[in-house]
Amino acid sequence: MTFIMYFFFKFAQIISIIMSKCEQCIVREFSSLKALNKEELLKVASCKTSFTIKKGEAIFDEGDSINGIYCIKEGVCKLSKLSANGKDHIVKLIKSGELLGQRSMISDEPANLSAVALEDMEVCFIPKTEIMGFFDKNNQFSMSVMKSICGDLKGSDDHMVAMAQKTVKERLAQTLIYLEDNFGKNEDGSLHIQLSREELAGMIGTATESCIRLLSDFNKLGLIELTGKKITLKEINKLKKLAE
Amino acid sequence: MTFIMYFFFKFAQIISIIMSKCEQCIVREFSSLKALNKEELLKVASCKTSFTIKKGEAIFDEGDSINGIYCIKEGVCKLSKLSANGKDHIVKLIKSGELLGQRSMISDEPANLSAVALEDMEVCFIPKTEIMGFFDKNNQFSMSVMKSICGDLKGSDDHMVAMAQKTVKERLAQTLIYLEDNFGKNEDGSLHIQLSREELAGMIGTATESCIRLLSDFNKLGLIELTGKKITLKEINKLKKLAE
DNA sequence: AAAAATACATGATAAATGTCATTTTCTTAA
DNA sequence: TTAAGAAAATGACATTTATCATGTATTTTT
Repeated sequence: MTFIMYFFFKFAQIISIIMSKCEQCIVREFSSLKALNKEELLKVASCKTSFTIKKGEAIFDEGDSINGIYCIKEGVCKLSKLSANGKDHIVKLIKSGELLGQRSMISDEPANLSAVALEDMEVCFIPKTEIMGFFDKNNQFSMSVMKSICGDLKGSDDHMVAMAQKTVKERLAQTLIYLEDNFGKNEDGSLHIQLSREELAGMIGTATESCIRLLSDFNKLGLIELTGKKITLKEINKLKKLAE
Repeated sequence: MTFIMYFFFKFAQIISIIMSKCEQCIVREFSSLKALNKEELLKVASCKTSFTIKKGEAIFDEGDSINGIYCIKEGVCKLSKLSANGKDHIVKLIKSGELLGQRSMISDEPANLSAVALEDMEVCFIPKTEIMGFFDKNNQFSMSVMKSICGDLKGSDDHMVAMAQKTVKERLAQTLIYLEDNFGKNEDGSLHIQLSREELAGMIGTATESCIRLLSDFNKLGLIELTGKKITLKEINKLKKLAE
């Protein structure tokens, strides 16, 4: 009996995701999709596919051909690239409201980065043909996408300079602040985003052990507090100074 | 008398640059401007301004407001960003045929990077209003600009991972190969682009002394040859292996 | 051409970071 | 619930890289 109930519930859930209307999706307001009019949104709703991604699963991998863009409805994922030395470097984190895959779609190239869920996610996929149509007809949309990519480019250039010129300690401090600013904290004050030490190391571009050691130093200095996997920023101003 | 001749010559030169027609400019074929039709090119020609930049001079500085895009007709410049520690990090080199300032113009933000000539240059400036008009009417042009920025973004992400994950030695080897591949060599086989050791260090993100030391090592290993300021790559395959 | 300034080079040393080994703690699956 | 596995933490040490000092070569200015 509970078995049947379970399937009924699951089925209803899936249907509700598939049927969800883009015009009513709050998340749309946060991306270039806000430039689409009602009619266009109806078109999107009718051709999009929606799905859930579990923590740890990939939305796409480096090298995959992506024939459209993903709109993140819920959850956070990492965009990473495997480097020659076998380490996974996290280039960026993406949260709900943001789009994924524009670069690859526009360049008509395989994905340059992998996208892997850091939490359970809800994601919609909009096929390329649809988007290309909007590029043709809706100039505001094109401009918005362009601006968003330009923002990514600026972010990437800045990030690159930070990687090249800052010490590991500075980068760690900077990253911790970035995580709190952009992904918030839990009720207990700890960072909402849960990254493993290895992932955090992959974000600041250092060895896992170095990352752990520095976290430990920050902890001893009272800048942060470590409780199991959880990290709580205690002295934000001092961290900011450390990050320069 | 030679005085008068000089001014006459200089004047003729300036006029020739100002009057030059974009439709006949070979360089246009290498950028998004190739997507413009004859009529549009005539419009560009009539509103553009042309000028020369001497080696070491800036086209624009980090923080400047740029109200248009620059088309590089001749010469190479560096795009760099001042980091917190006071070092100038070279993000990218730009050569003739490429455009400059799109990011800033599209985002409607001050320049994120400084552009400084590495050689004497000839540059044309096309005002924003004109470009925005093309965005509205010529979809191929918009797409081309978008693709070019997407290419920059990919390059920047890749560069960032290299900065974060590779050693200084690997980065130096990689950069030397990049310089030869993209900017060619002189008749004597030495790299055409002349960077000071400080600039090269700023490109790979290291201290000038470290850069000099590694060049010296490469020299002793026979991978390169140093003749005064000139650098000649001798063992490209070994360098490629070093770069991983 | 000489003097001054700048760029290049190198040694000595310190500091930062990576690697390997080991222990401890936490998580997961049987 | 326990055993096995994974993640985190720490120590010892090697390697890389930065910094400071100083000398040499090269360019620029006078």
